[in-house]
Amino acid sequence: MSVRHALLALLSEGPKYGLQLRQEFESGTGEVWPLNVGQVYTTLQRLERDGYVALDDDDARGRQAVYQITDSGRGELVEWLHTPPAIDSPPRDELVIKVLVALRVPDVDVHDVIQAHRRRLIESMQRYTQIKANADEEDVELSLVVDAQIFRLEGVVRWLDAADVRLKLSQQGGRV
Amino acid sequence: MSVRHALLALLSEGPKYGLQLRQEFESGTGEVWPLNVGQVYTTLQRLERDGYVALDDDDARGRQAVYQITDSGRGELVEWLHTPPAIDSPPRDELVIKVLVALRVPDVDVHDVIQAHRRRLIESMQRYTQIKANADEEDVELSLVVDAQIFRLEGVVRWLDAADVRLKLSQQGGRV
DNA sequence: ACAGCCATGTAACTTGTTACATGATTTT
DNA sequence: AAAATCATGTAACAAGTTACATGGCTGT
Repeated sequence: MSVRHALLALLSEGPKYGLQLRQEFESGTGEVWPLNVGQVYTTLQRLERDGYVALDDDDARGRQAVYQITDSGRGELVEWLHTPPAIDSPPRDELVIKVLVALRVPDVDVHDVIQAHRRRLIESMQRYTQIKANADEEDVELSLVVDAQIFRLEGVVRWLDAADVRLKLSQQGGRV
Repeated sequence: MSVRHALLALLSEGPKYGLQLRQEFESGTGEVWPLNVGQVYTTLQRLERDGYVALDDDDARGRQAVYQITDSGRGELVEWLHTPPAIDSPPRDELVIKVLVALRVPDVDVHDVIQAHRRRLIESMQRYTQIKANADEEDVELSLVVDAQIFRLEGVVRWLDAADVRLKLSQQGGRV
């Protein structure tokens, strides 16, 4: 539901066409969240199907298919902005499931799995720190996106460490 | 890709049938990540299509359709366990996109959006803390899952706070 | 003329998701 | 016999994703 609404938001600024939407979406976030052009067009079709955008023949120039947001689309956008992302049933976290699975599969050492992932996470954090260092400081969007990744990964690392400790304790203490 | 592999992992312990898989998946994680039964069956079909599991007629009793993991499935499972979750292109974070969108949409106050989401996040964290308090301390799976949520939400709150500060600064400083 | 980019579009696929249908067994 | 539960399954959809096809325009 993110790409849909992001495109909707861009269209709320005025009529735009496909490649332009892709370019504007990626400006700022492109290094972190690239967007396949094809997806812009499929998403636009679906937004049109749902009545949130419409083709704008007046502003069309040449081969550009220009879309504009509808009133319904504006309503949807505002509602989405104020709706908190799925609190009730959070998305299943793949890494968490991996650790739980590793706990159950006998051939696998949970500690190894945790440490392997931890190393990857640290590397990943360093890469984002690099991106931040190389970036224009006034590019607010990019720094927000990069910060989000860093904070997120930090949380994951903390969880991994806590999980590792807890699992060591329960392995020692559980069998005594 | 999480449900698929979780079911595969459960089947790696021995032949099992649909409802049993659902029940075992939800034991521990059920309060946080409920799993619709229907999804178990669709996922099993897809796993069978891909050759990772097969119907086990020997162990079938009555109406139970018992599945067993194949060698190919075991291979897939081990590989998945050691593959770090998508480092190169992290999933688009809906909340981050919301804040970026709020920045661009003129009618909306970013600060309001941020604070509204912050409040929800804090509530959500308290709910998880409650679940943890009420839970059996020895239920390792549940406490891991709940901890993961808490650490994750903590990271999000920290990011929101950092974003709020940065946006205030750039609003003040940017126009001077 | 040809290479390369701009621009749109589509077909095919993935996982996740749920509402619903169906029938067997057990309980009351 | 009716109600509840166990158990399987299916149809239909969403969003995301990508590889590929097509054609127009531009510069050499």
